[in-house]
Amino acid sequence: MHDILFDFISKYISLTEDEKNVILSFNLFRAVKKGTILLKEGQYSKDSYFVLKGCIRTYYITDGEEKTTAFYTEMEALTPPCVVTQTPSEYYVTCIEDTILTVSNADMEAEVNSKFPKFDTMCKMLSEELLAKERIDFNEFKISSPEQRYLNLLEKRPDLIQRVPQHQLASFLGIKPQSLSRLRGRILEKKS
Amino acid sequence: MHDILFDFISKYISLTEDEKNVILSFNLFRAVKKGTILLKEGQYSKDSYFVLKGCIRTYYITDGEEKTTAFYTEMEALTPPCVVTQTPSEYYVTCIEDTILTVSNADMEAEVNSKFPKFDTMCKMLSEELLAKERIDFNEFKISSPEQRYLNLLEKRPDLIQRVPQHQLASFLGIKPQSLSRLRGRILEKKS
DNA sequence: TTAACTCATTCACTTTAGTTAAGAAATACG
DNA sequence: CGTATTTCTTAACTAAAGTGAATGAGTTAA
Repeated sequence: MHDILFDFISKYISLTEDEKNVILSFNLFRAVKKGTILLKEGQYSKDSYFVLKGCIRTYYITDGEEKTTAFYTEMEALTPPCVVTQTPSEYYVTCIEDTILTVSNADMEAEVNSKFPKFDTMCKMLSEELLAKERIDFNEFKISSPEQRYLNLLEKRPDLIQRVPQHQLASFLGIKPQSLSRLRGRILEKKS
Repeated sequence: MHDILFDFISKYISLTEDEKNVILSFNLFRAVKKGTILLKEGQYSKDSYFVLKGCIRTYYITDGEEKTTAFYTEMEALTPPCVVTQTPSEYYVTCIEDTILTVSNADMEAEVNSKFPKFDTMCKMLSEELLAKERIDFNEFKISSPEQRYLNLLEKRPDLIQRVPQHQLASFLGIKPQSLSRLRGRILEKKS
């Protein structure tokens, strides 16, 4: 399990055995059951997550209705905005599968960085990369119709369509579950 | 003009006069005429932009049609994804007003960082903050209708609605210019 | 095992966005 | 200055998404 984390880190910086041990000393790994809520609306939090196995999901509740906005799966990291802004969270984070993840926080990050400053450099590279990716995803979302978004997802993240319930997928695509059903029917008709 | 940049930087780290001079030695400031294209589709680039005054805009061209996805105004920074991924750019960057900005690149960043490593720390903080902001914006976009998006923009970025042409604003909101016109008419009717 | 829920699909209907076209207003340019 | 071009608005029509309700499948819990 540790290897997955260190393989990931090695994409950015190289670590000595000593440095790896510093990181392991924090006991970051957690096994979390499906359905567990990691963060609730209104809560303050300092925790960042990195998914080793499984899937976590972020959602808002407006007018009593869940609105799913994102999924994070293997090798993906989430630092909820409330951690950065130090304000109460506007959304929920939950596990939609039994999940293994690391939970870290700013204090731990500061301590690691004081021991080997290249850790900050890795964080910089990672968040620049994630920002670029997020902006591309946002742009593609804006310039696409719901149908194009679905087809795009089918191509780029076919796993998500398998492992995620339809109604969560729908709101992730910015539409209602009924519209997703209909849209899929439309696509099937076109093919035939 | 320099003060705007240093005021911005001071939100993250404090700089000595010597350090400021290192940054100034790079001659980063550019005055750019309205309509100038800073980056074209297909180009490789290493340049990041920070807007001191004016407004820059990113857009795709698909089926011969411009699709505007973002605006960056005073005190906002853009590192195009192609800079991070080192691939040809998928979109254009242009100035929609006479604009004053700084143009920096990874080489310059590395040199500054070798002289005072806290520069990396600032970049980390900045991109973490921008990532959190981008994700919130994306989430809000997903859970809102075009009309809600427009009303939201009216509240949060009223300046954009004034300074940006309607047809660019429309695609920024994920709809066609005709739909934006109609939608605005609808809102006016409701008020009366 | 049955009863209660949740989830996905379908349908009819309403609302809104896309499309095409036309004209008015604003802007750019010779 | 007037002409050309671009931009914005309006309108009629089409296509797609939202809404509310019904159904059936699958799951959970008593």
